[in-house]
Amino acid sequence: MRKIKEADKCQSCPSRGKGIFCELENNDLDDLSQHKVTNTYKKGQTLFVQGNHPSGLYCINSGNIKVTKTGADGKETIVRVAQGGDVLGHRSLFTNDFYTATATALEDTKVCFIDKKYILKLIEDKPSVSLHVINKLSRDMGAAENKLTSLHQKNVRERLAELLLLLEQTHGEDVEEGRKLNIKLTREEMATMIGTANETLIRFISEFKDEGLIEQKGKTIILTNKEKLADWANLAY
Amino acid sequence: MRKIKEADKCQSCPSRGKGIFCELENNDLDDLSQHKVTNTYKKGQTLFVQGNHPSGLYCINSGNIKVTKTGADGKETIVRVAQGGDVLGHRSLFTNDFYTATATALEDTKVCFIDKKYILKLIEDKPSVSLHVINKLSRDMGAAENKLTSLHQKNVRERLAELLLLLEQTHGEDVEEGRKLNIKLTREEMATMIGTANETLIRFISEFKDEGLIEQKGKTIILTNKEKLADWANLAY
DNA sequence: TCAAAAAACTGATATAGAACATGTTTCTCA
DNA sequence: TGAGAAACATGTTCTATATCAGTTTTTTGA
Repeated sequence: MRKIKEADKCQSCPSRGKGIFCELENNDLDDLSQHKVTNTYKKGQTLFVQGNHPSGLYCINSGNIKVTKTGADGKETIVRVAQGGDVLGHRSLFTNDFYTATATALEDTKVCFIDKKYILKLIEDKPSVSLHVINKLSRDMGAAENKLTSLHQKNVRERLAELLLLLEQTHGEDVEEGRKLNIKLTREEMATMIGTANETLIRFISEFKDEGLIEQKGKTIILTNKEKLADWANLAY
Repeated sequence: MRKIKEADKCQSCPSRGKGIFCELENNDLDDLSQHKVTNTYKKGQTLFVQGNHPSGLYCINSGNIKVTKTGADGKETIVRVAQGGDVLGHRSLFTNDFYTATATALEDTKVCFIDKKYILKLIEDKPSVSLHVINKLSRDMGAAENKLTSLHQKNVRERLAELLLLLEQTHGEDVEEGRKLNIKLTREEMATMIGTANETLIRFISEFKDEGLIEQKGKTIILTNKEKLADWANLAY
């Protein structure tokens, strides 16, 4: 039996409660710990690249990771941002396709890699795991369809307001002035999340700033008026 | 034991091999047949509406169904088209949310409705079913992310070429002139599938017609030059 | 710690495609 | 089967936003 560092055991994972393995018992987690390797990625490093062949599942311990798709002309689109507790590479695993996207660390990140065979067996044996995978996929699918609809029906200003509110939900943090977005994204990256040019995005960020809806501390954004922002986002429900 | 018409039994379903229940044994299918009701929907009728509370799973026997999302301003977007063998309403079932989209029959359709409790039990008990659900969700998710990327990175002409090729894959049929798209969609509906105005869509359809890439027989479209269309679609891989 | 590179920002210009208007063809059902 | 309604088609105008070009600020690593 392989010796695992205490800190690398699933039981010690800071994101344990949020992940797809949250309902597993201690001995199952011990077994899982035996079948994974823990890696750290520095900001900018890629976990996997579009077109590669998948060989297992990535489970994020801590840190944010962007998932991007590159088009024929080399243009990048961020399709989602994964955080602690999220899994990556599951889709290609189950469809047996090559990776359809690239995963890149937005900051220093700790990620566990679980062998393909083992994870497939786990899903067959543990209904709780497969239900959590289904749940996770369902939510991601919902988010993707929402983005699709936004991209089609809303203008850039509305989409930016929506993005800020979404980031607040997943990465928001209370500070004096309001809610701080605790995620490191360049303006360029934010632009590719809502399908616009970075110059356009910057212009609307300035507008929101002028109108007192947000504040900037360096590059990080603080939402100072969520209600008004929600108005502008023109949310359906 | 309820008496089920032979034609309504799962074993007689024309889409049986394609669905998530394809690996179930005969006695399991008999049991499943007991827990479902078969309905027919006329063109234009809705199976469920955005905002409603889900109570079970829809499994399409035959016919095409559009899944639309309506924005705050009432604008419609078709997020996907489901056909025989596909399931609908699964997402909201597993996330316990209200329906986030509306399902409307594009033509006369036969659909089975399976009770929520029963389907959840089935997924826990039969790994093959849950694996197929995961697989289905993974594919849908991939398709959604592709659409997202297209909408961001491609112009209308490219997106239209891509749409025609996608419809050919799912609804194509050999005819003398080439590949006929065997699905009834108005130009308006096609436009909302690629996020454009119907006037714009019609213009590019005319262009493709003038350039000899497609032909029209009434409203149905026939692809006469798939290769050139694929060139124009500017596909990544 | 400072020079080079990257990112952020601002302004000017160009354009894809939305929106509007209007005519024509094709359904549909009374 | 024929009148009204949808859907289709095309020409014209207008605008949101991409693109280009340049300046300032921040970050990085030698």
